[in-house]
Amino acid sequence: MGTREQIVDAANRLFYEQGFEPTSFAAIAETVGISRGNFYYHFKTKDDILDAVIEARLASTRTMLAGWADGSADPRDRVRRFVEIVITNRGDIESYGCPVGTLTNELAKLDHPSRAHAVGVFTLFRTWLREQFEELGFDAEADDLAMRVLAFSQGIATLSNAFHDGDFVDREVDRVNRWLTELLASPATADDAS
Amino acid sequence: MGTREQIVDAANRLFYEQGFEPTSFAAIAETVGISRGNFYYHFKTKDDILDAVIEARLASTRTMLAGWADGSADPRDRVRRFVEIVITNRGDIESYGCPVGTLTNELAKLDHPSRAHAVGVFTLFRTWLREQFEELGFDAEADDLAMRVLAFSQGIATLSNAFHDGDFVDREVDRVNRWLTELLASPATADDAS
DNA sequence: GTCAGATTAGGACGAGTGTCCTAATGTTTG
DNA sequence: CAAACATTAGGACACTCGTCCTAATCTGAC
Repeated sequence: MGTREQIVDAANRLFYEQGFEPTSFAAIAETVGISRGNFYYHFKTKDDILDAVIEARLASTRTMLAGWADGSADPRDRVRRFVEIVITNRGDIESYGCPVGTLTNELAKLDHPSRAHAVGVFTLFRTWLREQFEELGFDAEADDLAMRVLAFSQGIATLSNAFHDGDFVDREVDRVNRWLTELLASPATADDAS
Repeated sequence: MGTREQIVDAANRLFYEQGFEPTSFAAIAETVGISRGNFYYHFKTKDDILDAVIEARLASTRTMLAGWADGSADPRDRVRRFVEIVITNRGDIESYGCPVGTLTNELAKLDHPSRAHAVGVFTLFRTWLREQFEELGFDAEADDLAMRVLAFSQGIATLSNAFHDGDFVDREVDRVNRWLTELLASPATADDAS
């Protein structure tokens, strides 16, 4: 693995665990095992590496979503797969929250020009979820449903991070899976209060 | 208003808008209009002022919740009142997210000793919501319902901050209000997938 | 082997950080 | 008025930050 790739990987992890602002060049360089001078050869500014990290996240998200699409023919299973991220990544989320939501919010507070870039990861999930609901027969409501699923996972992630309650995550995921089942059993109630 | 109180107020706002770590002593002092030396007279360390800010948030939250309890005899209206925070504070949430969730997560990433202290604000809301549901006749499920309402508002806040979509907030609040209505019409389905 | 280009190491730079000290000013009490 | 205390201002301190420069080393083409 090339040096540049190692830097992006380390920064990706550190930005997630510590946040963008508190993570220093020195910390990244130390993680990779290179000097700060070498660092500068690959990235001129801290914002450059942030953009590279976001780009890497966009790419890996696209790959993951495409993999889910290939892995299951049933859009409902695909949506479940997304919902269960909060279980798969339970430990990290309890410790650091959702990587997408927390980075987006940090950049918003910093009034950082790359905020919109980071929101792109959210948009990737949103669009992918919308497509699943469209395949399930929803039309105008598909985007609403996608946003609802997104909001659900963000709420779970935030509270899981705050209270460190793993049972809560399990319960809520079960609940959403049941909601999905009911939703697909009676599409007419897609806009109900559930 | 005393200097100390002004400092806490300014720090409270800046911690919300910029985050705890990126907010410097100098920025707070400048906002209040005092020297950094004077600052040190009131607070020895940055962590001291963080604790003071958290304490102020706990106090104002308690006051707000007590006011809601006095302002409405119907627990259902009280819960609605909570849910509609995301509308009342729409502008701030779009710009900076939820003050409780974002601070808690930042402190988690910083591995900061005051993280648990900050979670106390969440606990205040959680307990208060649980009490409302208990008054509404729920027993074992009351805490689950409280967490569900909390998770809802956190999900909305995060996506509102990411996408800057005010209509989405309105839609979701309406949806939760309808869910509340249905929930109270048929308490037996409190644990359904809604 | 030589030389050009890619890559790395190490340190310098000014700016900003939290922290701390000291002197000056205000304010209250006797 | 005078003395004791509370409050403020301003700057010094050591440190870290992102940035940048230069010299050394590695790598591959001829």
